[in-house]
Amino acid sequence: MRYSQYLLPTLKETPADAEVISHRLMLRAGMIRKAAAGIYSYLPFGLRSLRKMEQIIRDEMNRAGAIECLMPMANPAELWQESGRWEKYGQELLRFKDRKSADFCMGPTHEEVITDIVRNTVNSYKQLPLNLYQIQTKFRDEIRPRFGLMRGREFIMKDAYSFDLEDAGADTSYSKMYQAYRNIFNRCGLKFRSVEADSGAIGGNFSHEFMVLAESGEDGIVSCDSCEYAANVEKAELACRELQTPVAVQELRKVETPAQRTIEEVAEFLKLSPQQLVKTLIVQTSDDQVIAVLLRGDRELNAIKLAHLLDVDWALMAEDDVVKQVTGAPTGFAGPIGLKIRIIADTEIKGMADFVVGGNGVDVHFTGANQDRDFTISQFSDLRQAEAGDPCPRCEGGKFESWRGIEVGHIFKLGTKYSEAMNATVLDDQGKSQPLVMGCYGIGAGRTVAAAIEQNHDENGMILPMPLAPFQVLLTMLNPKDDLVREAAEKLYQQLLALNIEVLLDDRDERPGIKFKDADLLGIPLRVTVGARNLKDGNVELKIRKSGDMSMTSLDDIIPQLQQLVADGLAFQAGN
RNA sequence: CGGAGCGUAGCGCAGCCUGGUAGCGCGCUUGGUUUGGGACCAAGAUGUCGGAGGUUCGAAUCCUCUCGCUCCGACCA
Repeated sequence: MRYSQYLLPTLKETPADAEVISHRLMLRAGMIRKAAAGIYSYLPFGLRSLRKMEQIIRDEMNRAGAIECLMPMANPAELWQESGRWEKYGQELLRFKDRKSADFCMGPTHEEVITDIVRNTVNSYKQLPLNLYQIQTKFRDEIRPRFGLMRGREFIMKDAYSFDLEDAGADTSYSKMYQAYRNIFNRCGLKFRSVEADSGAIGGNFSHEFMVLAESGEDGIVSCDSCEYAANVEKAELACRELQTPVAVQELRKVETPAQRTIEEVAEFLKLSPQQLVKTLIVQTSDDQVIAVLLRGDRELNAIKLAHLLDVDWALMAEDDVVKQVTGAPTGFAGPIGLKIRIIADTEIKGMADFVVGGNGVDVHFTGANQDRDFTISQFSDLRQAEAGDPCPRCEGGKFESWRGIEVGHIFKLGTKYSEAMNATVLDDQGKSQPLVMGCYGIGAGRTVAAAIEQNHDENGMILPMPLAPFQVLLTMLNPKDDLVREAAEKLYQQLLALNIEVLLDDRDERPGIKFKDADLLGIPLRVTVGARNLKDGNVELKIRKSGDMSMTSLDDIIPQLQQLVADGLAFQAGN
C-alpha cells in the first residue's frame, strides 16, 4: 500500500475526550473514528488489525472443530420472550419495532437465536457434539460507554455455542475452547492470564475469563506464584486454614471515640492497627434481608461471595437510614454487640479475640470484644476480597500475585438453562428425549486489539505485536523527489510485495520529521528508511519499533533480514 | 441512576462575567524557499457559535427549555 493513496489521517494533537491510551492512540493513528457514544467506525488502518485478530480467532476456532455461521443482528422478540430474557435483560437490550409494530432487539448475545436454530435442525445425538460460532457486531446499550473500543455499545465479538448430549461431553467441549483461547491469545503475542471467574448474569456452572495484563485494566485478578490457580478477585477463593479462637483476656469496655468513624480513624485514635479492629457492615439484599457482616478492619468485603452465600441476586451496603434503624447509630459506629439481626463473619474472624468493634451509638466503640461471650455469629464463610500476598487455596505455600487485567474473552459452561427454557432436545441412543448441554464462548475482537495497544505502547505511539500490526513493514522513502531514493525504495517495495510481506510505502512528499513521527505513532514493527545519505553507500536503515534498535543494512541484505524478522514476529509468544 | 463539566472552522482552544462587524494555533489550498525527527515566508478558503424559544434596537454572550458529548461515582462505615 502506498501511503499517498491511502486513508490514514493521523492526528498531531490528542483528542480531548479520549482518556485511556489505546483510545487516544487509535484515534491519533487513524484507526477509528467515533460516530456516537460508544459507537465507532473502523478506518482502513484499524480494520487491518481487526481483520487479523478475527483471522487468528477463526483459525483456532476451526482447528478446535467449531463451525462458522452468521446470525442476524436484529432479533425477533419472541425468542427472547421464550427464554425469559426479554423481561430480565433490562435496558442494555436495545429494543425497537419494525413497520408492523412487531418487537425486535439488537442482539447483545445470541443464545436464543442459536438455540432456536439447533432445536430446529438437530434431532439426534448422532449429530453431536456441535460447536457453532460467528464473528459479528453486537449491541449492548451500556449505561456508560467509555474508553473507546474498550467498553463500547456496538462492538465486534466472536461468540461460539457448543451443544452436547451429556455433561461429560460438554466438559470436553469446554476444555477444547479453553485451549483454543489460550492458543489465540498466545498467537497474538499478548501477556494474559486465564482466570476462574464468576459466571454472572449469563448463569451456568463454571467459567473462565481471559485477561490481557495491563495497568489500565478494569478487573483485578490474582494468580498463584507457585501453581496454576488464577482468578478474578470477584471469585478468588482464599485458603481456609483451621483457625482456633484465641482465649479472651480483655474485658469488654465501652470507649468514647468522638467523630472517629472510619477504621483508619478509630485505629489511629486508639493507637491500634486496623488488624485489631473488626468492621461491621450492614448489608441489604435483593430479597430485602438486612444482615451484619464482620470483617477484619483492613479487609474488603467481596459482595459477590456474600450474594452467593445468601443465594440472592445482589447484596449491597445498606442505606444510611437502614443502618440507623438497625444499629441505632449513624453509619460508622455499627458493631455486633446487641444487634438483633443475623450476623455472619469472614472466616478470618474466627481466629480473633479481644478486638475493637463499633458501639452502636454516636461516638462509641467497644474494646476487648469477643465472639460467643459478647455476641453470637451465626455463620462463618470466606467473604473477603483476595489481595496480593494471600495464601493460595489450591497448593501449599503458594501466595497470590495481583494484576490488573482487561477481560478479552470469557467462556461459560451453560448447562441446560437455555435448552430447557426453549425446549431444545435430542433423542439419545435409548430414544429418550434429552435437553442439550450447552456452553458459550466469547471474545471481544475490537477490545483485544485495544488491549494489545494498552499493553504495547510507549510515549511516541503504539507498538502492536507483529500478528496484529496493520502492516509488517513501513518503508520510508525520505525524499521522493530524489530519483535515486525513489527508485531504490520502489524496488524494495516491489520485492516485498512479491514476497507477500505487508508493506506500507511512505511515498508522501513530506519532511522527514513528519514521516518519522508518524512512523512511531503507527507502530509498524519494522521500519526501513531509504535516504540519500546512506543510499550512496548502498545502505538503508532498519529500525525495530519495539526495541528502538537501529542498524544499517545493505540493499542486498535487507529483504532476507525482513523476511526473517517478520517470521520471528509472527511466531513470537509472550511468556504466559 | 447520582454528581461535575463541555458543545464556537477539520482538530485543539480563546471570546461569554461586563450584549455592539467571530478570533488564535495546528491542519487545508496556492506560490516560493527548505528536506534525516512534527520547517519558513507570502497570499487565501473555511463557521446554522449544538438546537428551539424568550429578553433586547442588537445575543456566541443574558433567561428558559431541549439535544448531544465527556469525566467521576454507584462496597464509604
